[in-house]
Amino acid sequence: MTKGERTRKKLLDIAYELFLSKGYEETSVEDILSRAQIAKGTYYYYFESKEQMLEEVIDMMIEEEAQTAQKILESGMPAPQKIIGIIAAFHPSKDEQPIGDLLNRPENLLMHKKVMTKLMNKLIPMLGSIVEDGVNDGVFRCGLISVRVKVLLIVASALFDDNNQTPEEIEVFIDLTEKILGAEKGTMDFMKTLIGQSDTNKLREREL
Amino acid sequence: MTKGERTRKKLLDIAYELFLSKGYEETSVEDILSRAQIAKGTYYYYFESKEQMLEEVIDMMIEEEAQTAQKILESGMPAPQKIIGIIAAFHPSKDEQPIGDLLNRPENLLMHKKVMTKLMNKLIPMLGSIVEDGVNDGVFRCGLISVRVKVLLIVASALFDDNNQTPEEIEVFIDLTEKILGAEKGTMDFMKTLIGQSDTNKLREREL
DNA sequence: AATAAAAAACCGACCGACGGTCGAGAATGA
DNA sequence: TCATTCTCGACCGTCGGTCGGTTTTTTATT
Repeated sequence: MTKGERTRKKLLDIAYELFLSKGYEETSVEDILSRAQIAKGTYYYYFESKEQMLEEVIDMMIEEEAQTAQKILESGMPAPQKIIGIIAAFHPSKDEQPIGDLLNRPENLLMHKKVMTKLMNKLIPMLGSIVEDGVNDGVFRCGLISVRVKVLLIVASALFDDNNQTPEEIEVFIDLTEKILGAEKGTMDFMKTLIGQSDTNKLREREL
Repeated sequence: MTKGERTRKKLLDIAYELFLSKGYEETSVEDILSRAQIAKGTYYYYFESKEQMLEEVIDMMIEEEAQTAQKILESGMPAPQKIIGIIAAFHPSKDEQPIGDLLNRPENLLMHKKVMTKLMNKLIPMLGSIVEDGVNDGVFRCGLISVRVKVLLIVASALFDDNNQTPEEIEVFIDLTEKILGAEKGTMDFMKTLIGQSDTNKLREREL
């Protein structure tokens, strides 16, 4: 690892932490510089712009969720459980402090959107293959899978990423999931006991 | 109308036009000032901040859509047609130049979100009462109406507000709408012929 | 190993744009 | 006349980004 690579990494790590704790807009380039004890020119030697740096930081953020999803994908769970597991992973959380709150603060719109878009692009194919398996197994019955999966993720993110789900929302989401995938009524009922808990990590541990 | 009220209105009108044509972030306060031939101090005499002004401009933007929706609400159409009509109104368009494109430009995230939130808050109760009527008429069969309506709008906005719907997306949306509202299969098929046309105004005219 | 040249890494003063402030003056109406 | 309403524009702090130049490291050459 060359000197430059180390410096670059250091800047990314600092930005990662600051973006998570203060948000993207509220973190100035100066903030990053002063923590890194580095001059502005150096920063712009490594990054085109603050926004380009954000892209890289988001890739770091998403990696964790993508790995969780990948493990679920490779696990031996039934398709419905896999789907819910991945949807739970769709809400990025950092340690015990969920970044969901941060992401939903109005000043973090850009970051929020970029995270969601990138995460969706990673998760859609995974969910797609799970649903395909489910169709082959007879658990689901539907076509146009990628669109359906996209709809599921859209609704999940809109309903759940404020961490403030009402029981009604959960019930409708269960109903929606079953119907849009063509599953038997009740197939997804187990979701009730899993969603809406304060610590999503508990969910993951239990399922993996 | 006092002098002050006129000045204020003038500023709002100019901002309205600029926000629509250039977007919110790309419109500087200076831009508004120079068009209005007014000094900065005057601007801030009438508005707390640029963002507060945006709120008022968005209210102006939404009024048109809300009126369209209101007319649909009061029309004698069957519930399914009303619903689709309102969902079409959910995508704000200005004359022939749809602002959907503008709203979706990444730099207009804030404006986009504010428009969507405000519009949803107006449309959800309207759609809710329509669905209620539909339930009473036996066209729909479902509970938890407000959540379901919210889900519909979320999906509609995510799928359609880029004005780039694929036939697959439309088909899934129809399926979703029927199922989430508990309608007979085929109830919403007429949507196919209506959505995805370049000019949404045509749709409105035909339906009203 | 010594040296020269080239490449990589680093520096910080400076820039322009932006949203917003403020004290003072002009217009208006009682 | 006095007070309220309205208008003005110079000024401010912050921010992302630039640029010319210096230091450090690597590479090539003798």
